Amino acid sequence: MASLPGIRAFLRTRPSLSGQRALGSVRVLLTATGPPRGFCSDASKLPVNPENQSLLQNLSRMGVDVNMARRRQPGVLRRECTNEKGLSRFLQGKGASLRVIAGIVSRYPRAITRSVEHLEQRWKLWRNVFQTDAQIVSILDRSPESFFRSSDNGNLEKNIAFLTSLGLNGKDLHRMLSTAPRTFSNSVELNKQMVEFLEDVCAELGGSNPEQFAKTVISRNLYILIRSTRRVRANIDNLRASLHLSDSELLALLQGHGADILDLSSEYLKKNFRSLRQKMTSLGCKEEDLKKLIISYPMVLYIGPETLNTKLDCLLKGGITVSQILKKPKVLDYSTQNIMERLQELQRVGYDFHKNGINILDTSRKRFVAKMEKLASEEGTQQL
DNA sequence: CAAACCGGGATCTGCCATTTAA
DNA sequence: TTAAATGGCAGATCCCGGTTTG
Repeated sequence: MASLPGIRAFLRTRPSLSGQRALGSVRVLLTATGPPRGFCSDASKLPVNPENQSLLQNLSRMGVDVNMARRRQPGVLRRECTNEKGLSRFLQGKGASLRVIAGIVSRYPRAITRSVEHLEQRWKLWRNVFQTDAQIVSILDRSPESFFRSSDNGNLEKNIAFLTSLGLNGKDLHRMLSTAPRTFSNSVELNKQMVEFLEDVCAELGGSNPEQFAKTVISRNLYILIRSTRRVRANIDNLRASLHLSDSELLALLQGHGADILDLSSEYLKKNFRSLRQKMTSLGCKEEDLKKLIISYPMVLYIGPETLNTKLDCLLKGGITVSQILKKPKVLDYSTQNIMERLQELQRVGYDFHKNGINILDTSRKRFVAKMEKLASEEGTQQL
């Protein structure tokens, strides 16, 4: 889950020192580490195919960042036969702008090796999940690799069938393909592995319906299928070990909000756990409190150490107690900024957390504002 | 009626390493 | 051997409002 708005695409351009020797780029004789034998015969074979000059020109005319393309998939630029024009026409036909197309090819050059028939077929498959071409275009713009990395349409078809067979509905599929499009270019075997892994976990924990379990976990966390089983397993094992969970506790956790944190990098999860434990201990919490906290609000482990500590300190400084936080950990959902603003406003009107609890911090802005207005007017009438 | 509970929605690529195919 | 295909990884929350409860 979650990541920041991805505007890091077109950055990062490094010179790449291949500026001028485009033509007949012979990169023989690089190694000082003397090749043992076959020096001559190897050297004679080394002149690799040069880059295809007319292709380069086409790409430039399309507005493609050739340097970027070269850096990413150099081999594509050496191909004799490519389909950049067909691709461009095809995507234009789907409503993609020239700018978008250029971006796509710059970031995933191999796109130009797909035939129009192939593209049409693949598009049709994607349209099984999306209602409009525009939606697909926006995803290609975001993540060209997801669409183009695999050339295996049969596999894509099988994936859709497989995911549907899990009981995921159209809405799930739609959300999955738009938020984690890579899932669909995974090999079905890989996806199956993950599903089987989840089923096994369920069975091991004494669950009675492994299929249902896998489906629940996946639809709760659509990123699961683009993670490795190794990572998910590590997270599950860690959770169990560090919280001393029984089988049934763990099973319940995973089927509930625990699923949300399964896709985290396992080192990160561990780090966050350590930091959280340290912080809570320093605040006088017992292991039992920690366990309850995580079980009732697993997303607490999603928050990085710094953010979390700042947030906690902020709440404590605002006159809220640890036990109140433990009872209502959802207040940690909100940004530190937001929490600070609210605490200030509440302080101004002399809001009593001991008397009223801290639920007021866990509401939408709209409701919070309404509440504040009401408090203000009540105060006014009382003073009259 | 307000307060509390609870679930859902946005969002997630771009790179590198390894294996497989030609 | 190169290029294609595929797997894996790091990165690191916040907010809203419908429904139930008291």
